[in-house]
Amino acid sequence: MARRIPDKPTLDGLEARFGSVWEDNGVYRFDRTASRADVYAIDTPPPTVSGSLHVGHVFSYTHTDTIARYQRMQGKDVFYPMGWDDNGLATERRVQNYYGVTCDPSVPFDPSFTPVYAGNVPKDLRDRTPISRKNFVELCHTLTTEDEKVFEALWRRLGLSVDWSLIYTTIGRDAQRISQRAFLQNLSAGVAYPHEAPTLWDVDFRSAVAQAELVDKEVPGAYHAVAFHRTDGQGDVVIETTRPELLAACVALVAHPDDARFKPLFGSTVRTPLYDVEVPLLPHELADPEKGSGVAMICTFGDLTDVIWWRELQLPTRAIIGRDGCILATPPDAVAADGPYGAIVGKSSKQAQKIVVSQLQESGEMIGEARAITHPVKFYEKGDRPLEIVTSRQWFLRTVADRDALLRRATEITWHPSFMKSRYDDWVKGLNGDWCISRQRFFGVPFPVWYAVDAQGETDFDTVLLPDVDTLPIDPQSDVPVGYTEAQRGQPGGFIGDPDVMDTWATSSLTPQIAGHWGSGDGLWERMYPMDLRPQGHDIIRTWLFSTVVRANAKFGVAPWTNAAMSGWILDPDRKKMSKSQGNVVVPTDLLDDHGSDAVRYWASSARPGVDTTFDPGQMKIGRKLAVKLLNASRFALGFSDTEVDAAKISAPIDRALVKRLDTLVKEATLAFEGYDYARALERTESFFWSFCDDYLELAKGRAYGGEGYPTDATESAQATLQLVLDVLLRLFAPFIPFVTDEVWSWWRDGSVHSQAWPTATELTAGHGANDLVLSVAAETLGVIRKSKTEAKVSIKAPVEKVVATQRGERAAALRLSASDVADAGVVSTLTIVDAAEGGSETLEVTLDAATA
RNA sequence: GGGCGAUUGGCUCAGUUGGUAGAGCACCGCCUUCACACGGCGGGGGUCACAGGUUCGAGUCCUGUAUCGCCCACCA
Repeated sequence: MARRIPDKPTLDGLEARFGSVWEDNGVYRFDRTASRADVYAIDTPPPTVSGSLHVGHVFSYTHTDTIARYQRMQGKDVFYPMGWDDNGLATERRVQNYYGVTCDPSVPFDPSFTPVYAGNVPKDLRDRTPISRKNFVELCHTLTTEDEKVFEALWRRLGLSVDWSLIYTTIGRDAQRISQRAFLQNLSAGVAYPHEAPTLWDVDFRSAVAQAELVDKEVPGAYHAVAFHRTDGQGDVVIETTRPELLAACVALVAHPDDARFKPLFGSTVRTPLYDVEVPLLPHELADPEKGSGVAMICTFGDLTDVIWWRELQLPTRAIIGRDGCILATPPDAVAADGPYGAIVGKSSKQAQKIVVSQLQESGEMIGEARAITHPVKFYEKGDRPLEIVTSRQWFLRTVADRDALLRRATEITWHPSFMKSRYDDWVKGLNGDWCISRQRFFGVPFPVWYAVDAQGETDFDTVLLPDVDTLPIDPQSDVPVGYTEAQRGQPGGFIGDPDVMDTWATSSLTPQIAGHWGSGDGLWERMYPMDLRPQGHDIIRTWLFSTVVRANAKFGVAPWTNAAMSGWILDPDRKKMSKSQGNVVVPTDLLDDHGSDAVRYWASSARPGVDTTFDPGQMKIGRKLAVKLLNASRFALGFSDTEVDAAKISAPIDRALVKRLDTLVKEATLAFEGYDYARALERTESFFWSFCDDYLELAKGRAYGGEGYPTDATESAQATLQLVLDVLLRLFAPFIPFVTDEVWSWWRDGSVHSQAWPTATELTAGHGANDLVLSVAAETLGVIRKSKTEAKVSIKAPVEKVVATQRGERAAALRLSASDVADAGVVSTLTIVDAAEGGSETLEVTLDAATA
């Protein structure tokens, strides 16, 4: 094709232009007819649309995109979808704040409801308007749809090579159907089961939470020394507790089996202070003789250790905390309703603690004052108050019993970087309960389950009514089980729907199934599963990665992917993780405005896989510089001839030496990419490119122009080399800086650079057997000449009268092969090359022209 | 308490089987150069956290220590 090389190449407008060119030409379209062997499938992390995209997203998604582009150029049909995680609590909270509403399932649906506010809710608006569940869910859909448009625009601008026709959402019908289908299969396989058990519970959200969602927070507390009375009348046993308000829930005391102080007392009983309930003193290895007084009280339930003790020592249950976090109106059987308990009924834990402490002080059963401490307490990661443990009926997925298989799955995955595997292993080895997947929330995937209601109007949880798979997704709150009518809902002899929704990870753990249309019969699934790559942050190994492996193991008995690549975090210059709460967030669109997409991608691509990286605008400036340099160098390399020059014409020794180096570069970059080390591939390519510009271009310039004294074949050799090298370099750079490379490609080639084949050795045979020294000696010699001029404070173009190069054997020979290029580039009148004596020193004497020196 | 990383010039980082320390930024000097002033050329600057060990030779391998970060456990 005829070349169209701009006089003043520019980066301006490339993002918008190529964004639509790529879309219109379907450059990144997935070919659904490809066989599995030809497919490279990526399990893209669906970003949470209730938040905003930040620099960390730009960073890690760029990493994945470089891999996708490399694989595509290697001839793979790349399955690269995008998903939006719009399911779950995060969205509910955003909707509440954005519209100033709250979901109240008792409010009837209002078909004409329109929200008063939209993102402009007054700060002092305390009372959120209660609306029906259906209205609330509609608002969730409305807002996420808007948010998703913004996200897609940013990704397109960043140049992610995703196939946008493969979009999915985690609240969409497909995701619901697949979540429910997977659940029903897990249920029939015995992997999913309902269980009434002590469960971690957030009292504000009034929902169960999973082990993976826990965070520790340091909070102030206090040790209270409390006296229990021995039933043998031999005095008291003093325990120390941070939660005296749970005294009424006490079911035993416990000490270490080897603790001499308490050994004689094991098996005896004591009476609780205030409530006078008889409880045993028992041995258990988890009790720590060093802690407090060495003896602890077991309550149902103060913490997870209590649950272990309760289970292993087979203790009774005396629950006193309700789902709202307040003390239950009815005390446990052993505790008198009309005693001290009455004073704490309906109080929060905090309020109850104050009351109990003053009661204990009054009764004289508290020893001394409370001793203030700070200690770590478990919170739901999104919660504001400490978790309680309450007994409730929840759905679980089996994990603990599958521990060995889950560990084996991890060995089937190649981890990048490899040490990240130990985080997964540690987590799996430390599992202490099955995965609780039910949540008492609204905007999520409902459990596709109804229960029969017996003749007395009581729910019969043992009679589970399930839908037909073909009818999924269903909502048990509005859909009716087969054989019943809506009128029977909640009626004696009728049915009732399971009120819970699934944990967001119960859906996210199925991203391969959702993206791959599992169970749809459209043939996609068989072409992409198990997938090739899961890219994600290392902070969600215990959640997303783990849960995805659980689902794959349960249903398919395989690892869901062959590779897992962990990206690091972005740190601000003070080495803190960048986050909204730190107030140090940089808005990605500003970044792209300021530096351009290629420059930002360059910064991201420069970071080693899995390494936390400092946010560094300076690195983006370098990326910008690289892109501009590529434009100008390309303009130069393509400017000599309007026609394609045959690579077979590459004959000059220095040209062949350059091609040989390029061959080495291609091998290194390919090897690096095969090991998922995009950063190394970029670094090597970039390093080659700069020396190509600084040395080779200068050396070959005169010859390429076809100046006097150059034979035609020498000039053609230079022109052919420039074109070949540019052709290969554009392809090597394409995964990193897709806009500028495609711009240059469009000047002289048809199609997109992103549809081209990754370079191989077979294109670079001109370099075979070339003498590397020719290029390196020439560059060194030119360097010495330049230095002489710099020291003489003259222009780089100043003429040189003569250069006498005394070099040893091979180097002298190499220099002779590039003498005219060196003389031309250095503006040297006479270049004399002398063979140094055996063992003699090598010198370079530069004599500047008398007129300039 | 257990595990995993990191520690290299002022800053941000490379350094793949052990072979005389590298880049960019910043700094200094020079050059309006016919691809590029969003430029080019050149220069100064590091006892590779510390202490031992293996080796002819260690930034690189081994042991230990310190500091920083992350994950997990503990939570009376």
